[in-house]
Amino acid sequence: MLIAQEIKKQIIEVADTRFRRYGFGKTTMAEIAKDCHMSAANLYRYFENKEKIGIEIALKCLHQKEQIGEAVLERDGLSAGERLETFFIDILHYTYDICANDEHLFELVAFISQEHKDIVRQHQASLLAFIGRILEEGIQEETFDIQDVSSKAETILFAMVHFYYPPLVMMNNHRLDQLEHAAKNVVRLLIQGLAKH
Amino acid sequence: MLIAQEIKKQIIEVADTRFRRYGFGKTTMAEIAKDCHMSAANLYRYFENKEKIGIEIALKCLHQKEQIGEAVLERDGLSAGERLETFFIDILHYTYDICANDEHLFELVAFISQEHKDIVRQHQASLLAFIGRILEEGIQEETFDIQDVSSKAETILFAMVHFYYPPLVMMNNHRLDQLEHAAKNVVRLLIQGLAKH
DNA sequence: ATAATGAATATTCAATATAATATTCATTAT
DNA sequence: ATAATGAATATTATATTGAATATTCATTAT
Repeated sequence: MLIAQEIKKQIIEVADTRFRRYGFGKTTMAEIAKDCHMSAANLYRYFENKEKIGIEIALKCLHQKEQIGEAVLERDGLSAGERLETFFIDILHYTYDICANDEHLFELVAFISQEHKDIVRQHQASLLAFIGRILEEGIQEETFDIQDVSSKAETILFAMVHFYYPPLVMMNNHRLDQLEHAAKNVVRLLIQGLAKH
Repeated sequence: MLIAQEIKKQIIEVADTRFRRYGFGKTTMAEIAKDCHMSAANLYRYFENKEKIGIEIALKCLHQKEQIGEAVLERDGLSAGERLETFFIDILHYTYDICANDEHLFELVAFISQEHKDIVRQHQASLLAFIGRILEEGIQEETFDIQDVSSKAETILFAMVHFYYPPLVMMNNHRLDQLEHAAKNVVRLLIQGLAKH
């Protein structure tokens, strides 16, 4: 039935709004149900439990982050180096905004990430794939000198963790402009290291 | 009086042993006092409170880590690149060992780091200074091409955070050999980026 | 059969009481 | 004066309970 999918979507929508405003813990199933004009018991026909709703929302958030990255891949007129830099800067901005403005959402994603490592791995795999594609582009352009693309992508992700991993982005309450400056320095040094001479 | 310094040292020694075995929270001032053959009240003649004892131990630990780094600076027969790599590998090993074997000590240092950002800043400043010296060496050797040494040192520290910052070292229970491999890849890419062509 | 519910039960949370421990202080010993 | 203590007090952790909430289930409606 497609209608069931619609209802699931509505539940997520409603829960998302409440989670962001009041947090996961302070939102009750009864409240979500009321917003959907149904009983709390009926929610369980659509989600196994409250945490599963939280997971969906965290996934939605990570997916959005991936779309930010993906958008950079489709932008025209960038060299591979510029694309890599833009990729991380855009992701940094998105991550920072979420963490700074949606404290509750940040906590939810942090919690889910903690409990469900597979979700994090999946997300990282997406980012790795994007970086891989940018590196391939650099090889095509003959600006990058790379033997093993996926190994190099992994290396770059390790080096940039400070700028996409939420707890680190928020650590030491750096300002966004400071982080952006640091991120540019790191990514440019990496690009320099990738460059063909 | 020098004897007072001796007693302070003994208190730290005794507390260190208990903190490592039972943790900071589960160790009482009375126990520390008993190990020192004195009353709990008397401890306060040497330390303002329990947390100050914890700080001393955390500092000792960070200082030891700095000495690991410093030792690399004095080693003979290394190029600047090799020295930078060795520096981070040695620090990774030390960090990993502490975190993997001394769970309680790890928690103590993490807690103190959380509460006393100045201590972390101080520690990072030490690491930065070491990296700076290695970079200078590379400039002398004419293998590194660097304009602003302290800026580049900072950039390198950002990129290597995964391999010296305890919570990240321990994250995703990577094995030491995996971390070492990743650390080498990152540091070598950075060195490539610093290289003169 | 599918969707939904109210009531029953299980689990988690928050407030409180209680006990353990950190810290202070007045006093004693060196 | 300095070092140390035991007893008093303040603070923090632990256990206990009652209330709130998540989850299940038997029943009803479509």
